[in-house]
Amino acid sequence: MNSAQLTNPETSHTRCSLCKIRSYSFCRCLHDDELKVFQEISTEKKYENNQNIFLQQDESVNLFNITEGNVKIYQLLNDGRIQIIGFLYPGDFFGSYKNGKYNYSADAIGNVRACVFDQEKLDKYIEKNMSLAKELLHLTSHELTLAQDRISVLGKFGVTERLGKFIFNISEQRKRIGWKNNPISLPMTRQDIADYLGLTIETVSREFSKLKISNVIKILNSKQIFITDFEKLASISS
Amino acid sequence: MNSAQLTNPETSHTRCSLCKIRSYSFCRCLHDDELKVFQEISTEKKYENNQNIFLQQDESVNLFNITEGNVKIYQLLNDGRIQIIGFLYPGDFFGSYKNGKYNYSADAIGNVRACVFDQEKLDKYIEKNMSLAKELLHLTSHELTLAQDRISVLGKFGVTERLGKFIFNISEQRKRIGWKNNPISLPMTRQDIADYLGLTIETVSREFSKLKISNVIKILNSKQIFITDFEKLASISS
DNA sequence: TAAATGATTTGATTTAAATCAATTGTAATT
DNA sequence: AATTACAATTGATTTAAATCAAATCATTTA
Repeated sequence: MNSAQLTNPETSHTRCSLCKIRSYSFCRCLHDDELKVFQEISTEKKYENNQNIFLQQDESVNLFNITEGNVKIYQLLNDGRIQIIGFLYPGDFFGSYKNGKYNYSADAIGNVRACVFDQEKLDKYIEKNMSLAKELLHLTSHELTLAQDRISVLGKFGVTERLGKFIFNISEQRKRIGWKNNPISLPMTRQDIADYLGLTIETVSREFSKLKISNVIKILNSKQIFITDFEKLASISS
Repeated sequence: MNSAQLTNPETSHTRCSLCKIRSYSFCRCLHDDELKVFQEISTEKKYENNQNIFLQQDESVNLFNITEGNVKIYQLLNDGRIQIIGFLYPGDFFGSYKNGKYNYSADAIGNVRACVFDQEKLDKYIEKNMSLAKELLHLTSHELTLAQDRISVLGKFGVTERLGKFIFNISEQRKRIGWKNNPISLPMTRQDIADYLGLTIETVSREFSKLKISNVIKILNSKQIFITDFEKLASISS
């Protein structure tokens, strides 16, 4: 379950120019004439459901950009507790931009495709391309604000607010990448949601039921929910 | 309490070259011959205890680098709850590297001096200095890993682990900037510590007492603690 | 020095969420 | 279709931390 496949090299010379999520990715700052050189420094890899992409203790040699599917990044505490740091979607960039180890592990949720960059090669490319360097700075800076917002959620929010904000945020994220934002699919399991929100699976399940009973959402099936009352959802989410 | 004073302009032409914390700051990547131009794009300001530096809802026009003292950055939820995102120390950089609003408010803890940059000017300077751009990218990337670690603390740690790790981290931070790491001063109040760790002041106080009783620390006074057993402290901190 | 104010600690009680336990639902396999 | 395995829900009980309450300690002011 651990060897990723390379996609057909024949098609790869136009990979970047045909890429559907480029306008949501860090590489959107590149001009069309820069793409040919740029796409040489990455290869697209495929991962299947639950396949590990890297472990926290691995040497951080690669950086990734999701072109298809979902990824969870998580930290494993020494006694087996898991904290999911984030769920990542098409257009999201991950890995660590430093030497040494990664700061988290990453697994595919469902089928995933990602552009894989060698850190050193990307670093050399950036050296010659200030707009890409700036784009990465802004991107990382933005991710930092998201992480800081999550600190407030985990430090101060109650369970109802946590799940409310989680659903609300996913809906917003779907809009942002141009997908329909209602109903929304939840590709991750209830356990994943619990490990993301710092809760237990039972508590998450009970909160879903409460949202259903109070007519904020409809649960079409466990991975597909319809938001009936956006306003109420927003107010619940603090 | 809201107007910061400028320091004497006569002395400012050598400010950067005399700066004692430059080797711990993002500006360490600049060569001596670049400093003269660089220091033109910032001014040093002073703040006193509890003085606000900026509010979350302010337009984010400035970026800051602490040269002396401590700063807390925090988010205020609509119902008055506070989450302290971080305590910052000499050499630390803050503000938000984007247009729009800040992502948090910032207050001085005790007397503070900070270099204040205009975002646009700094941005223009970076444009011509790739090493500074890269330094900022690495810095922001590192801050992101710290924020991610804090997500795990707030999502999965119990109270004993939280306070243990807090004390341990401060001790490490003091070593890093070349100060004595034992005993350590805690410039913030118990309430601040509680708001940082996602706990109440009573719980924090009780945990301090427990650490004292189990001979891990000695409380010299409420803001000065001596670590008696580093090994135990490290093991408590997970 | 005494009074007053604010910060911190300690104790008693409550509560939100975890844990323990069982059931129901759903998808895969034979 | 029956069996198995896994995911999700619901209920009963426990518990860790919050809340409520009071006492102690430290610092400033009169």
